[in-house]
Amino acid sequence: MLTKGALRRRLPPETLSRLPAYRKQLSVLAAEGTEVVSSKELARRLSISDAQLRRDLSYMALLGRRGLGYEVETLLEITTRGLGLDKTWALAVIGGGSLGTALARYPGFAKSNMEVKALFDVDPGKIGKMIGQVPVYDLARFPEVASQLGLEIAILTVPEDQAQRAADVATMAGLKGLLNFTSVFVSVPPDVKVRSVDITSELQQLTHLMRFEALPL
Amino acid sequence: MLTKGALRRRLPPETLSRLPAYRKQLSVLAAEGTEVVSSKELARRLSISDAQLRRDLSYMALLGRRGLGYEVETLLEITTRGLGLDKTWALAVIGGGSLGTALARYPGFAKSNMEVKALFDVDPGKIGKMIGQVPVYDLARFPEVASQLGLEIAILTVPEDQAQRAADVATMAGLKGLLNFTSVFVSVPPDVKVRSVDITSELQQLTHLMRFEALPL
DNA sequence: ACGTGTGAATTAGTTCACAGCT
DNA sequence: AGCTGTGAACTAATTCACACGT
Repeated sequence: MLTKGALRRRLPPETLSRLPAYRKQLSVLAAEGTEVVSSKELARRLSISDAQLRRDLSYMALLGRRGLGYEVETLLEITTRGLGLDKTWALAVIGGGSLGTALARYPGFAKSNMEVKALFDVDPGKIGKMIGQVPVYDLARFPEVASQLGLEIAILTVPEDQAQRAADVATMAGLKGLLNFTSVFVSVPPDVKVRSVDITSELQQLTHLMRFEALPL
Repeated sequence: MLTKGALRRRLPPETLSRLPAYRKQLSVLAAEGTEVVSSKELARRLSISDAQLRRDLSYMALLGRRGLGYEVETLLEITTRGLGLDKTWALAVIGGGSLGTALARYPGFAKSNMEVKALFDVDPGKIGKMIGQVPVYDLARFPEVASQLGLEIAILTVPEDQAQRAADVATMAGLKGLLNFTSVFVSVPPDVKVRSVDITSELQQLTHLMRFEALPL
């Protein structure tokens, strides 16, 4: 029985993609005052199978008690640590268009222990202003500001033809994580992790499903 | 040899998730004036293997010519139709917060043959105004406006506790597709398709990778 | 009896490697 | 020779089903 140790292996990608939902549901259970939950009940709330949930949890450690279930508090801690959320992460938004502005104001980051500390743009009309609580800096000052504020993750919301340049600026300044909202592929050194959110791609997949989901197989 | 027929089967989900990138790269090739491309060259530009690309394309039809390659124009047509983009889709944004506002102004939709026709909110201070080219309506008028404007897809950018209600309003009005930007699971009738974009979840997966990617396996 | 943790079986996705067409 | 399309092999993910601890 391992319990509560740090992760010893990385999680399979499909498991990782479900982990944020697990953590979220566990917060709900904790807020409701539930102390113990079975894989069956938690899986029901997540609309997945109990077997899948147990398999996913087993990648992290031996966490439950046979015959009883899982302790909500323990599971919440483990998933929080598994997602790296046991510290606050300092975010930068690069690109002060409407999407970048919206993200600078986005209230959802707090729950994930994330904080937007700075926004960068090249437009002199924006530099020096505040967007909500977030100061806007000249992109040319990225390296300096990044080290001052301890920036760790950059969110890219620049026009497509600026995406690679913005990624380069961020990685050159030592940031190791990018969340890319542009629909271009950015290349980065191997120790830098990128995840992409491509709104257009999601909508195109949706229109495929709307038109063809009735087909066989 | 089938060529150019409509899709006869739905695409495997993993293949579908890559299709928007294929189409995008094909547009680039077409714009460059390239008439024929090999799986090897197209795969290189997409950073995937040529075997995977050929396998994916084979789900759509027999599209290439042995010894030569694929005709760019044909492939572009097939992927466009495969994604359902051979018509313009009418979008509604529900929720006039900063994210909804940003999406109403988002210029990227045009390339995908999508157009935001209306934004809905419950705030009387916003109703009746314009956001860019997009008129803001009272959410109570959704059914009426939806049939007037022929709305087909709703983008949900409401607060979490309003997400299910917004989804209900959209599906009751006959819309068959939802793009959910909230981090709550919305349930819909089986003929309605939902895709979710969960910014928080993506960031959490990123922080996991940043912290644990160095581990074994 | 309850419910986890996990081998075994199954299903899905990817890569290999080559027959066959140009 | 060049390159597609696809069986066969392989790898990953999911589900089944049950031994075992509480």
